[in-house]
Amino acid sequence: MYLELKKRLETRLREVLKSSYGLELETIPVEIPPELEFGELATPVAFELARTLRKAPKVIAQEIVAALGPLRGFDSFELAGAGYINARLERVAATRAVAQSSLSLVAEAKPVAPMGEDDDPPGDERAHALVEHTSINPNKAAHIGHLRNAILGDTFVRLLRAAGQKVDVQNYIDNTGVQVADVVVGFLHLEGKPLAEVRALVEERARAFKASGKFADAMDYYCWDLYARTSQWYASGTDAENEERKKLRYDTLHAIEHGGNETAEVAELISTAVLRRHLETMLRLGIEYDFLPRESEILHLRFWESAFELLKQTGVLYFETEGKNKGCWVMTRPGAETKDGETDEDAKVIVRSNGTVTYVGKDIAYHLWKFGLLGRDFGYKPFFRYPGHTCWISCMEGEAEHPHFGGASAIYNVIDSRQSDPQANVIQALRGMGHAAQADHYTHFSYEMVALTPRCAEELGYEVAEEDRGRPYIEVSGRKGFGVKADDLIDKLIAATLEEVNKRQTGRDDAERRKIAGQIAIGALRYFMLKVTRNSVIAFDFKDALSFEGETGPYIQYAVVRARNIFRKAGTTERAVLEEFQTLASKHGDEIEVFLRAPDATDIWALWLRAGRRTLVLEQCLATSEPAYLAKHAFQLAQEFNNFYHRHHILTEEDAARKTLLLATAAVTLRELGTVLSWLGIESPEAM
RNA sequence: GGGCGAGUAGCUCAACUGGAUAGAGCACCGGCCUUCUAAGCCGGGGGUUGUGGGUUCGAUUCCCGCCUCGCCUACCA
Repeated sequence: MYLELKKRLETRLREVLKSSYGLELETIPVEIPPELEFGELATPVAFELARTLRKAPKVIAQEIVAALGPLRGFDSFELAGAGYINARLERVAATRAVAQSSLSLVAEAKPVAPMGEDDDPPGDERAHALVEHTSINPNKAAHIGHLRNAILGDTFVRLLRAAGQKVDVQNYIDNTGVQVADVVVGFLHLEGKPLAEVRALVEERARAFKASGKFADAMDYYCWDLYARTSQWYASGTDAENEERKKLRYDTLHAIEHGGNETAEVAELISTAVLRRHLETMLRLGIEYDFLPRESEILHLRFWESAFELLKQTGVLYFETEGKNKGCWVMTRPGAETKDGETDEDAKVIVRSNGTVTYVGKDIAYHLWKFGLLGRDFGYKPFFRYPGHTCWISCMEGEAEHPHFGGASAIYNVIDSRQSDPQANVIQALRGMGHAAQADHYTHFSYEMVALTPRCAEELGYEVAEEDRGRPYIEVSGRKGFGVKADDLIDKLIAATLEEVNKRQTGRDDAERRKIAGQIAIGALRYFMLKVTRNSVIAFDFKDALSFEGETGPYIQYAVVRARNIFRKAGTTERAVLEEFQTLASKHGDEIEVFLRAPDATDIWALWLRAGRRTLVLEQCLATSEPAYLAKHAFQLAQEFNNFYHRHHILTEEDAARKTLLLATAAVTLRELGTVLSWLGIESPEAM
């Protein structure tokens, strides 16, 4: 509702400025005033024009108000303050629009249409977006930092799909990196396990985990500890020993990269087992993927070779003959000033003097593939089965029949802010190669890390250095085994919510209670990660994460449950109520208008207005790649509903028309909240 | 040294990208369960938006200087 009216007012203002002053502004500022007494929409445009028109803002505003004329959906316009133009809406028309919009929502949040089944209608011309998130090194259990990444990414995917976009979800797997190598070193050299024993261990761990259901028994937890041990081992010997261990580390890495040997097979076994665990962990949060491109295929299918040719042809890469980078193929960094004849010492090395390619180089190749500009493709095979669809993984020679990935028109890389430099390099390369459109649609969806408060670190039994004790947060480190594992946190949340549910839902059986507790726990976790804007560091603390009061997921879920209870007790449905309301509003609009304008009904009017903001907020989230706005919106809607709930007792309302209005208010709230929560990946429990 | 981000209530964060009286939650104090679930509601205290200037009708937001903090900045991957 709000989005349409805002656009309509913008259009009209544009017309007025054109005809009255012959002016065309790039953007017309239209905003929602801070107080309802200022109306429902407002523009400070007169202030902006004061200088060019050499008139007082008040005079301009007055002229614009006079020129606006009647506008559908609007009741009146008025001059306010020093030159604001405030717009007041036709209230019945607005509520009818909101009710209609809510009616068109499916009662139960529909499952988000998955990609990857290749069931898209032919000739689907929608924007094709590719979101990459999670991308955990497959050498250890996922931790809270990875949760933030996956939750942000998954939520953004839901928002894009809600806006009608076609989206592929990718989870990039660096299965040949130094982190995997470290665990391989741990198995082969610290534990002295050859390939066969590692294979046996992987199978045994899978069995043990399946039997006990305890994550501590699973392979990723085992690797977590081994990774930390190995990292420590590299630095714990004599200088000569450490030198040797470092060599072992890189020899192992190179063997894995090369492939076709036992070391590489160990890496494959471990990384695949850990990856499977990551997918299971993320599925607990309702997070699914369509495709898992792996580093090993990017290497062996020689993506780089094609990219190298293209980079040389376009002159993005040049061969350095002087200075410290002599003998390397390098690229000018974004924003760097290059002077003719001078050696750019600050250039980014893409190909080393020994001929090997750096990480950024491989990343450029991969991103050319993402946009369909590389001229090579992966092999594909099914890897993981979700209830609704299949997740595919890259391989050398895959199935003949497979969905098509890559070739996107817009990409979003959910990667923490520390990687902004390499990301900028890739964008720079694309631009330099002449792919300006692609560079413009390349979004580094960056976010800050999740750290631990010093208190939390101590709770977990880690030693906190004196210098760290005064800091607001301490960075987690997989290398040190320092952090909160994702499954542990989820378990802890479920235990806490289950305790509450057991106290409250005495009439329900165990399975029902567990289901509800799980939904609340996940709601709490996802909201916890989403309520903060992307570029603020989350200082993690169990006290905050396990809080279910105030601005939390459960608070919002509770409002939904309360609203739903009203309909259950009343023996009706939102649909029936909303349809009844539409009929009433069309026949007795005047009566409703009187209700809505009553001084004691401002909270009701405000609630309808809030409910009508869904598409506006969605657009804002997409424009800024910031899901936090929607989280905030959900909370505010829930808050206003709780307020309304306490002020108006619906079921005992005696005036029939007024009761319909109150019920309809609850109905739109329920539908809007349910929908917005589903976009945030948060379920609405049956009871709480 | 250079680049990016941050500094707002005791704590954790917002502020519709330059708008009207800077808002929430937590914590604290005081009220509200015989009415649709108290994971809730109402009320209260709490602010020189790090700092000094500038731009203008108007600055938490933009520009410059300074002070703190974090992260990037290797021919490692």
